[in-house]
Amino acid sequence: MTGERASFRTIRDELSRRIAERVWLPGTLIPGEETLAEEFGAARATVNRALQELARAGILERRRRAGTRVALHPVREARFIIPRIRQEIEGRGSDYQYRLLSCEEAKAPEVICARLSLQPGSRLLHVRCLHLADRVPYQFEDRWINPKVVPDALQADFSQVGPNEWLVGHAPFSTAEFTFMAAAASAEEAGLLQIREGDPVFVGERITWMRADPITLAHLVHPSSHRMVTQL
Amino acid sequence: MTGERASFRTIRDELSRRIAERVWLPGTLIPGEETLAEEFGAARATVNRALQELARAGILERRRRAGTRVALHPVREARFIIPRIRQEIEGRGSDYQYRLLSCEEAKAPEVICARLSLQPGSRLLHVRCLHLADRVPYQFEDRWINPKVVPDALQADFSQVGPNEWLVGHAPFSTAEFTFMAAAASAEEAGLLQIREGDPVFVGERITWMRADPITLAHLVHPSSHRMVTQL
DNA sequence: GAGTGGTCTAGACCACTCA
DNA sequence: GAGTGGTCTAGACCACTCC
Repeated sequence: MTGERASFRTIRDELSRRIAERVWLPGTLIPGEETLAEEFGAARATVNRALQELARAGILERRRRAGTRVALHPVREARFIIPRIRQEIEGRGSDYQYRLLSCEEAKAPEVICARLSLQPGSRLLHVRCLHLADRVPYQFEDRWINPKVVPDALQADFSQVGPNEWLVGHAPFSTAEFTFMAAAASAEEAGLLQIREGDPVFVGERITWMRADPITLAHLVHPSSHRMVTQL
Repeated sequence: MTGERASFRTIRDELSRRIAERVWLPGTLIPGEETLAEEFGAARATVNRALQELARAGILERRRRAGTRVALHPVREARFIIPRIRQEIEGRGSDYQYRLLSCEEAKAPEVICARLSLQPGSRLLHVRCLHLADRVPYQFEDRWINPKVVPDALQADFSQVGPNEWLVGHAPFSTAEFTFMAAAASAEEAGLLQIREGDPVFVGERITWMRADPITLAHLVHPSSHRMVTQL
């Protein structure tokens, strides 16, 4: 016999059920931790953990003194795995291939410097490469790396290992920003992804920082067959 | 002076710093909870909470008996807020406008039934509407609602309140799936969003369930100026 | 001031897994 | 069998907020 003891999971799921089945309507003030602890025969800390999880999921709103309410406008959030391209492709049962297109230190365009909050005209490492799944172009990666933060990158050999994989092992990040958008393929992107210029592409942009220092900006372009899926 | 006492935040941030600054390299076995508790002068439960947060963030890997290691391939995940269209638009300081285009019960196309795991030919409520920001088209919403699960929807008046807002208050969901992609605008979408047919659009697709029953499928189309941003 | 949630402690037992 | 993390308890004090 397991799980008959009041655990924070049991409590969380039971409260979640009451909300889902509208026993407690949105806006309702639910009993305090002490009361619930008594009801479930558990310690207050256990009830607290259950309530905190539900609050973080956005279906409860908690305020000191005011108590805990069923969220009126549940701010639900979803998570998505930050994809590591090789795993993503191999995870779908496809073969992963990689092709380095170019790699050179260069003066970064103003747009790039601005996105990274760097002085205009900063010299960055510019890496362009292509990721393929079963020999079909899957993602075109256009990346700028800040050698001030990752000096080793200048000596790194990106001909076999992609910059993403390399960075994972050499430059941890503390903060990241992701942007997703749709765009029209440029002539270059179209050629590399084997689509037509102007065709829709799915673009992911990723900027990472170590503390306040920008590490890298990656511009990741997928053909429009790409799907980004996440569950809640 | 606040926060000098060992709190789970202090501990979490200090451990996070050690990992970020490569004091502990990926793969390293870090000290056990007991040891860390001693080091920080805290209770084991406090250290445990700090470690659990880092493990959930994907930068630590924990196994009973084996101990806690710095993740070799950090499976980092990002969260994004499931946008409520009105808040999204008003949050950017724009005025929100809403226009209902059509609302009728109809036999759903096979693709829709398949996506919802319903019998082909099921009758669903079909709602089409447009969301505008400062009078500029922001999102075209094409939604199918399952009246078997939400019978009230058939009587609902969607001329003032969008189906999303209505559903939030009337049909909680237990599971959701989100898909994001790029596509070319159809003639209808182009007309509504004031772009040209074939222009790239950013599409979000959202399916929600209550337990095993599909509630609704929403197809949300944005012009390519749209950005979906999330931070980590 | 008083009531609620937020957190910490010290101790305990359990579950899992490696040796 | 033994060592590690996972969880629970009972009690305590604190922080915030409403009155």
